[in-house]
Amino acid sequence: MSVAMRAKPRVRSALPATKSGPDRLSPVEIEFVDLFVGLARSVKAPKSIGEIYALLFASAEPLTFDAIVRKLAMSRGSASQGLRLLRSFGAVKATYVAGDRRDHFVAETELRKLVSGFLRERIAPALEGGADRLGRLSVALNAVPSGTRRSAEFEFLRHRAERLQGWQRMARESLPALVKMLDPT
Amino acid sequence: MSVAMRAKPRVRSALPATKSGPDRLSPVEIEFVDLFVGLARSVKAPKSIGEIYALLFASAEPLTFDAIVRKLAMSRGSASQGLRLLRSFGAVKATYVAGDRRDHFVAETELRKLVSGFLRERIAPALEGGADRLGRLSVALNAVPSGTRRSAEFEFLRHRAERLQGWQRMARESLPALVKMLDPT
DNA sequence: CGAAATGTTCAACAAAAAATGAACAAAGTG
DNA sequence: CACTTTGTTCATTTTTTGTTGAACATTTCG
Repeated sequence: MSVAMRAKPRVRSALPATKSGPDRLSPVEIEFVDLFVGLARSVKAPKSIGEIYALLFASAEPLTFDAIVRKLAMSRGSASQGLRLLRSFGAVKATYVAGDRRDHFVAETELRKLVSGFLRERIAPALEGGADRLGRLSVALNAVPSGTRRSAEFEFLRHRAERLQGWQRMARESLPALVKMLDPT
Repeated sequence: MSVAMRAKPRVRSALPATKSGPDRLSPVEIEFVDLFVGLARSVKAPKSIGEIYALLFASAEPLTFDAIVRKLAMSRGSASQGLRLLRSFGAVKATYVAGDRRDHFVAETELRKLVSGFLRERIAPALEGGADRLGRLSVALNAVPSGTRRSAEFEFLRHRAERLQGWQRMARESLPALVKMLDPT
């Protein structure tokens, strides 16, 4: 409520937005950013995503959109898109702060949630797409002229298609198991 | 040995290299390629990798470098680099074929091996790099002026750094477990 | 309502990644 | 050896992806 109380001041635009922390990253923050940018790279995600997440990860209080843009010296566009992606993964949540209209962002730090978001948004769709394509593959296989049906070649291809189905089954079974394994022990 | 026998023919360069299969992909092969290219995309790997692997996956016999280049209508450069990457992952092996000097490539189709190759080549290095950065993070944290050491902010950051170490431990433990889970049941 | 604050979208630009192909090495072959 | 086959390297081009910033909503406030 103290926040609600000081929400009135009409001076903010002139300067005090800058009040909630220096524009410059501290040495420790720099290390966090460096670490997460590397991590982002390794997953082939845009660097900006790593920067934003790192900043939030290293911040005790929720940060506003503007604070992120300023501290990371990043364009509004990137910040907006980056935050959207992070939210879609469940890696960042928007929190409500009384008396402040602006969004305030916080990092989700539970590994299990992060991984499960990643699986849900990136891997699951790929598996689904894979299922579709496997379907089409079957169709193509059945379209093979029936004269050729008994050839070794045909048998081989059928075999390989089955192997793919095995892969899919494995993925559908073991990925959720992996997530469970990550439970806060 | 039949291969060794017909290895002599001196006509090959003029045309018959094309002899070992049509340059055009069959409808079924096209489906395989389509499927694996999609898969490659989902892992953010170059499309050429998906094409090559698909072709080998769908081929009963080992294929030569040249056959790959021709059937996929791909540059030699791409094929060379793609094959190198695939081999580094253990996704493709070179087999010896008697009487033929050329390399012959085969796809590894055991999911467990593919995943473990992926972890070894892509994830493990990232984890190592992460460990390094975590080290530097600790250093930066210890470099904080001792006056500030007792602040809530400092405690928070220390906490977050520990959280990261927890992530690492989790990764080191559960990824190998995942691979085991993929064992040919 | 009009002005200010807060975000989002999207066309244009920049940077990064992948594909190409010609030059180069290596290893047979006659 | 000279010559061919086989494959790799790498500078260049092409394609893809990410970033920027200005225009455009939307909401709040006086």
